[in-house]
Amino acid sequence: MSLSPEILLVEDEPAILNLLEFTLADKGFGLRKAMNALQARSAIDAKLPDLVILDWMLPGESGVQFARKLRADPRTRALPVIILTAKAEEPDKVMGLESGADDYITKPFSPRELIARVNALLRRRTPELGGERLTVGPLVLDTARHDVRVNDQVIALGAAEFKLLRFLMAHPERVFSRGRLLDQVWGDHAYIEERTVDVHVLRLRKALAEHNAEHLVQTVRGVGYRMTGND
Amino acid sequence: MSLSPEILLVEDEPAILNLLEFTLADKGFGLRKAMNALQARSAIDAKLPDLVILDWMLPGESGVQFARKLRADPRTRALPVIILTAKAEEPDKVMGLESGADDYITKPFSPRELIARVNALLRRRTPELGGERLTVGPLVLDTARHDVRVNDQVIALGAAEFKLLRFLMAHPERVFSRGRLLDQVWGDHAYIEERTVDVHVLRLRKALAEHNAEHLVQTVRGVGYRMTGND
DNA sequence: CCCGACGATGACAACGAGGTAACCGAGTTA
DNA sequence: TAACTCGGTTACCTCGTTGTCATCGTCGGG
Repeated sequence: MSLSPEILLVEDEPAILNLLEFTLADKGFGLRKAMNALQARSAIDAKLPDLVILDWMLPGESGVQFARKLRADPRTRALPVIILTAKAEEPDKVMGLESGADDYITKPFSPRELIARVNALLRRRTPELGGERLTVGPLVLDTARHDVRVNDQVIALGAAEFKLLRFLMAHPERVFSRGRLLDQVWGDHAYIEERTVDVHVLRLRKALAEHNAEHLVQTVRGVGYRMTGND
Repeated sequence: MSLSPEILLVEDEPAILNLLEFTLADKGFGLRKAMNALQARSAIDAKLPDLVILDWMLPGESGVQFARKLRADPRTRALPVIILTAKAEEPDKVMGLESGADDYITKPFSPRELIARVNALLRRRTPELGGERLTVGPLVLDTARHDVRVNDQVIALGAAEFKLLRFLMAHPERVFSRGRLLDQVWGDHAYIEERTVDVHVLRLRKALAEHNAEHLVQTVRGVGYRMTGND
């Protein structure tokens, strides 16, 4: 995938599809197309793309439903999804992680924005998927199984906590501000309060505490949070 | 964003302008205003803002034309631009292809959305916290981890002491007056007593003393303070 | 050796950052 | 449909940090 990542476009309006194609092909991405959820499904079954751009409104099964199904299937769980929403549709619903999407773009969009988000997402994913398995101190996160263990015991985590932990484990020994974490973990389109990060850190710590590993997530007052393997 | 980023608002409708102003000023942003492209141009020529919010429809030169010109000029190429559009205003394609904006907000917009997008854009622009490492004598300051060590032992410091130490370590063997330290460490708009520097030096020394490193911060009577690696 | 200026120090009150619990709304499951 | 889960928001509270001041100590020149 280092050369020409493959993107699956799921879009029923030919005009938009053309615009997407034109913009992305120009940047050297490999493209595949589907006009609805059914076609998309079989395209994915045939071969896993590196990223999916999905229209929110589709004939038949909606984009959101489809995205959720992708999240439910272990094979496609880690597949990055960008959702395309028309107008200012329902920004609230798409926001956060509820829709299962990693990012979204509102139509009308600019080519620059599209490219930027696609690249950001591919970049964001890559280092974390690197070895399929991240280890920090006693923690072992298996991206394939989508679980975290300490002493072979699985730690129960919500999706948000999991993503947060995965990001922190992918960049240990580094401080991240709440804002940076929002960008990297939630995606920079999520209108989320910075204080919400605190709450998720709290929940993450609670979960870790049950396995005496809460000290791995540290607070750096006035700056942000950090994951450490040592001290 | 430690210090009040400056935003240029380009909007001809007073009502919208007021709303923007009210919303952003409340969050502590520095604001400048322009009613049309001409005013905006001279405002930008005078001093580069950190971000521009630009109405799509403007009297005279349109927002998009203006945005394009900003992209063309090397000085303003990297300037983040958010375009304000009324909901059904324009066909997708024109918008997508012609403007070089970084983000869009459709009117009517929520204050939260506005703030979130502005913050996201400003955040994205600031570079990742560098992974540099400063060493002076036995002291090692790691900016990525955001901590200081001597013999691999972490030194507990408040945020102010940390910044002070970082500055001194970045310029070892040099004397700085209290005034200069206030400018460099606290920022030149802080209404802080010069004597306060003494107190922070004291606290810094106390923290260093626990690791027998207090001699690294020296007083130069009548002048200021200095950090040294030798002696 | 003494005095005056400058720096060190300890005390303190105000503030702000972060931890935490409770709440709400949406989605999922039984 | 009701119970439950999960994510995000909010309000409250606590504690550490911070800037200031008054006082004490000390250096250095006359």
